[in-house]
Amino acid sequence: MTTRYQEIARELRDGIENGTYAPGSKLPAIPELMRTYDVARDTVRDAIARLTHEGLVTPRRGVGTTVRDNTPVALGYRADQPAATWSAQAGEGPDSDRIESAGWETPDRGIIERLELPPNSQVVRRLRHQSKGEQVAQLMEQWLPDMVANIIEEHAGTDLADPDVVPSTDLYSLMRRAGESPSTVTERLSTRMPTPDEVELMELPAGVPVLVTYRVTRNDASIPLETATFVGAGDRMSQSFTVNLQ
Amino acid sequence: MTTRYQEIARELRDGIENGTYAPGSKLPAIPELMRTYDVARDTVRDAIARLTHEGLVTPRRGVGTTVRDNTPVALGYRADQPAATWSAQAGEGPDSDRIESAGWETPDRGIIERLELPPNSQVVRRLRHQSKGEQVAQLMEQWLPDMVANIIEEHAGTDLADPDVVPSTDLYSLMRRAGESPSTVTERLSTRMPTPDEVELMELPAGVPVLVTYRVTRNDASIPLETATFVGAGDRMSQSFTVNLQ
DNA sequence: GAGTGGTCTAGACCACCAA
DNA sequence: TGGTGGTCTAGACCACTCT
Repeated sequence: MTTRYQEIARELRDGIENGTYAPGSKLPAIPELMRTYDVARDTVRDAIARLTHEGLVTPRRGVGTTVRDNTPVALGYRADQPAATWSAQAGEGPDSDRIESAGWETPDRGIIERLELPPNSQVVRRLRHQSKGEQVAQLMEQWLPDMVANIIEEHAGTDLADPDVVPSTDLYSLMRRAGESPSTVTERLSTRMPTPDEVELMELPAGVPVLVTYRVTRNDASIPLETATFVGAGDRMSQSFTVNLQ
Repeated sequence: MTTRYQEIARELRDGIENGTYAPGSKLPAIPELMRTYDVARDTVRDAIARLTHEGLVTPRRGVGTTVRDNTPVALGYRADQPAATWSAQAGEGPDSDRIESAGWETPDRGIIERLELPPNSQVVRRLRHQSKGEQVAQLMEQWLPDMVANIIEEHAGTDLADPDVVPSTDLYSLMRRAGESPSTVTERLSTRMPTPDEVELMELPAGVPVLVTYRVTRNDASIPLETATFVGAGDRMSQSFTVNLQ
């Protein structure tokens, strides 16, 4: 059952996402939305409250409801000494890791930039759901340049674009066997409120944010071999890093 | 101006925090709260909506409003190879780092555990506000065992318990000069909705979660030298880690 | 002053759950 | 079946911002 205010929220959200309401611009005023949708004031306010808690808009008295710009400013962690070690945590992984889909795609600009590929390149995209217990705790979306996917198929015989193929070993080992050894991994962690899709997939209660991780794996020549986006449920996820100082 | 529903939300929140409403138990039903506070139904619902978006309670039709248990399950990152490098990001630090307070304290159990100290130990606690531009982007709370603070004062002449003392160099250099070299740093990152205090301090818009980092620094013998908690505004923060694989 | 969103009311009907 | 929260109305008054 989809209710009136949810419908209004959805239409406004679509308008924000497709650019009808650009960041910095304003939504129509409450009285206007009341006329447009022929509903009472509180119904409109419920819709706007929903968008507000999703982090999309900021209503201000006497001004209007402004569409937010959600580009976070980086504020990196400062290490005193760079040389360090990163250790895997034992017994903390997901207890189920399901490949939801896999195949060839022409990715959007963001992925092209992360992989430093020319426009319209083909890549392998893999979508995974990692669960802890009954619930999905983390969504993983992964992209590999065609060159990398192809040499892995040639040298290791694993077709990563086939969702039914379960790799015999982890991706980094496959890369090494194919002669493209991963050398550095960069991860950037941030947080935000979940999208309605993520709420549904991970069964997120209201008011639970997600932990978002962007990863880029590179070889010796600093050429990207893989990139991935992790979206983890904030109420059942944390990530840890251990660093050895010299 | 504090409104009626904010007042009700505050009283209920206090009840949750002081244990009157334990995790798993239920808040009084809406009709009862209407009688208790002599307000209309929607006023009570506004109060509950607020707690909901703060991640404290989960209302369910036909059941009641349940107090949530907010202990996240760990799901650590799995590295394929442990040995790695962690590089500082250039030009990404805060442009202002103010020591808000500093002094000796008897910390709560959580800090005692993180520092592996006997109960009732004295520690130096330092509170910092790190800003990016006009706004506070991250709160940092730091604790040092008395042993560590004392030897730093002896060997480096820096009294870390004095809020007006600006250290001549970074903490890890001071530790090395005092003969207690930091050897490993472990960080655990998670996310949640901000508390009302954090909303005020960092001027957080509604619907913005915070990125929480727990850090423990240890020496060669794996004895904790320092621990810190970072709370970063989710709309203006991210943290990055770079790892060199062997 | 005109327009914006914020709070609150009194009442209604609905969807869901447990006994 | 009775109690729970979820949605919605029509109207009122208030606080705030802009011009």
